[in-house]
Amino acid sequence: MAGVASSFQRPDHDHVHCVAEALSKAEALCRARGARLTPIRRKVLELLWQRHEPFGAYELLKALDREEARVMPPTVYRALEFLQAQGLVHRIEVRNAYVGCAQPGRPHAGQFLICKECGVTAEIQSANVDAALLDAADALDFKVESQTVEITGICPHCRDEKI
Amino acid sequence: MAGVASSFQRPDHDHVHCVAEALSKAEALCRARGARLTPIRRKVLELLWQRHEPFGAYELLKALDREEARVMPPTVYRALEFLQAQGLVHRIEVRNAYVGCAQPGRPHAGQFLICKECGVTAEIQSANVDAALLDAADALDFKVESQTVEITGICPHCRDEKI
DNA sequence: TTTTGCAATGTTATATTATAACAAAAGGGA
DNA sequence: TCCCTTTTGTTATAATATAACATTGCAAAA
Repeated sequence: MAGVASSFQRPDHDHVHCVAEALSKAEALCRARGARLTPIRRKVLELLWQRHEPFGAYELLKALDREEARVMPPTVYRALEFLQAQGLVHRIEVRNAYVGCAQPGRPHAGQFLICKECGVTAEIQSANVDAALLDAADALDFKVESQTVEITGICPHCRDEKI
Repeated sequence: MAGVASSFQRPDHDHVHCVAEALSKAEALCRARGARLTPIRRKVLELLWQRHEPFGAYELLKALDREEARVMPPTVYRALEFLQAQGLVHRIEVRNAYVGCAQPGRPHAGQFLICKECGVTAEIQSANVDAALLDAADALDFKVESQTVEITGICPHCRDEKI
């Protein structure tokens, strides 16, 4: 085992801190890159961080509507596109939904553990998984460009609850 | 490296044989299980096998229209649902599309190498990838139920062409 | 300071993917 | 044959995503 960088937070963790830290990291990164974290983009990122469960695009849309002027789909999709390009957000393919990136800064394809009970999604980065994938691809002479690794199951908290 | 069970076929491989074998395996499996491989289901499976690139549901719909009476979306989605339940077809999440399963018979979540140039998709089953994923999940006390592993990149044939 | 150009957002419309709900038909065993 | 269950047909609509073009606004060049 190597390189697990995020984990399932306890339900009572300091979530305000999560959000604040994610936003300040994002601001720093964008500033450093000359990328513009505009109000809409910032708001979308903030919403995504308000829970550890992926948000669908239209769910974000509704949430934005409640807070701001009426927002149309392209606005949300553009914000998501920007945030993904900056490595601040990942798309969860099996859910058609989006989560804040737990380790922004360096480009990476996330690996995700998704709880089918509560929806909470943990981003991991296992060097072993990476290595195994590269090996397998290599064996077929396949040149890897990006990976989608999404594991569905039961998170520790939901399992505890079921006992 | 262990357990790679499919690979990128040469463009000139005996494709008729691919299709015939997949269909006869499917028939045998369904017969053994008392599952009904009806004409529509069989046709969908056959279409999927007619190439090694995933088919979108509406693409299947068009293909069916050309051959049979007019077919509606639920018909295709039901056939796909059945075929997936029987382990004869996999869904490729990053494409919203479907491919025939290279190793039907035992239940498994496929691992896929998807060529971004030609779309050809190879199903693999790397024991190392499985083990690494289980390890990583275990470390977070996460109980795995299913996996989605989709690697995008360049297949050997497309890479050769580019030289 | 004004201009200009590009990046971001607004707006309308529509494409693409997927499912709900109910009706009809077809197959298979009592 | 009858009945029950599975499968398919049909209509409508939900959910996700993007195209295309107009407008705004920021920021650097002139």
